[in-house]
Amino acid sequence: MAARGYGQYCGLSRALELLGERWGLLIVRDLLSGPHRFADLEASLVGIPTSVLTNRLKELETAGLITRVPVHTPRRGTAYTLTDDGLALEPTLVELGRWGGSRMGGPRDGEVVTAESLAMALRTTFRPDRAAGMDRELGLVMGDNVLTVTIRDADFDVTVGGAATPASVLHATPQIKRLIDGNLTPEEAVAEGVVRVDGDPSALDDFASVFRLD
Amino acid sequence: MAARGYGQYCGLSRALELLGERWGLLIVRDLLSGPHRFADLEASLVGIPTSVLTNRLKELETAGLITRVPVHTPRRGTAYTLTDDGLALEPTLVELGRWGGSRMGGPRDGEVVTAESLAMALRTTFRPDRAAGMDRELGLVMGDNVLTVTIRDADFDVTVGGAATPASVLHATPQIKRLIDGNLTPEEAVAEGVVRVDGDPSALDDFASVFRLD
DNA sequence: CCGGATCCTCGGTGATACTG
DNA sequence: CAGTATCACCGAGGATCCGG
Repeated sequence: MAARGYGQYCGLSRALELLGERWGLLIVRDLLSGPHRFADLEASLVGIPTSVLTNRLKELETAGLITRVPVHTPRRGTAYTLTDDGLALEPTLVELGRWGGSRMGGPRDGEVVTAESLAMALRTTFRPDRAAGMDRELGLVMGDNVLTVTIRDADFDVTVGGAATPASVLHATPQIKRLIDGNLTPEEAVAEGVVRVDGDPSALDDFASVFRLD
Repeated sequence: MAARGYGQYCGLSRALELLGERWGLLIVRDLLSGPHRFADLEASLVGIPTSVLTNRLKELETAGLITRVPVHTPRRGTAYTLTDDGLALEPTLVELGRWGGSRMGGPRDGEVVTAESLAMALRTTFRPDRAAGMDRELGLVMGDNVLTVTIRDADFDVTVGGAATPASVLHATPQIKRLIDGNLTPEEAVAEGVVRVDGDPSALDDFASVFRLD
């Protein structure tokens, strides 16, 4: 059950033994946006075999990174959530995601965007300095994915699923990466159909200012 | 040859596709201390099959993270070194190593310490603020591993192999982690035989001050 | 239907031997 | 020294089945 080790007394080796196996870090990424059920993870991690998901969850639980918690809505069952140790991985994942994102071109054939990967993209590109003094809630819709983004004074939060209905909603395509990369102005993004704004148009300007790859 | 993908348009997924396979990140870690030959890596990554090392090196080269460079000393041949893209992974590796190191107890049975893992431990625990204004070169010896550590005004550098012979040399055991963790004072470390100082005794105090897990 | 368990195939890894 | 070749084995991928 335990992952094969590297035989080295080294923090990096130990970390990789715990979560270096396939799908491991993506499970942690998904759980960064709150508790998920088995079925949620299966749907979000497109193509993961259920046996692998079962094994990873067990390993991560044994390693003390996640715990099982009972949930009641919309239906009673169990969910998985990060412990403090697991949550402590967020800065590392954000760093790694930023590294990959900055070297990533357009979507490859057949690649999908999940709500969790979108949330991750926001975390990797958030600019606290530009969000100073800002107070805004906006929705972000891409395909079936609905996120609620709350920006409040140099800090921000993403929740998956559109329970709340913000005053302004951005409908976007994956091409929005060009906006975040700085290769497209908000006006151009709207003109090219990359983004459509429902509500206050200044929401897009704020978004483009706060989420920017450097 | 190319690693299997995750099918997600996400920076983290892309990063894991490039270096999420077994041994990949440890190869990058080793190259953080400068160019390495095939035989160097084989010796440092204890237990890696040569076929796997060959494949990883090819993949990393294809991904643009490493390049082959000719070397002439001590013998002519080829070595592998990080490109700028590969070097850009250093902060991420340091973060991940710190996460693992802070949750790592004592050495497990059969675990070894390599010069590269030791250098990594120093990178993950270096405290720039405490090194402000400091100017010191010291040797660090653990078993067969010899490092030269240069601390200079809030910055530091590690080189593997003891070409230079610093005025002060620390001979340590893996138990030195207790000193770095703050669970041992320099005096106790010497008393318990965890560290022996050759040369200026204040070198150990500076070391303990500058390399400290928080 | 949710949350897995079981079975089978296939490709990557581990280990060793061998070669330019 | 720097890999290549070979092979056993285990874990991932994929589908199906099962208990609550």
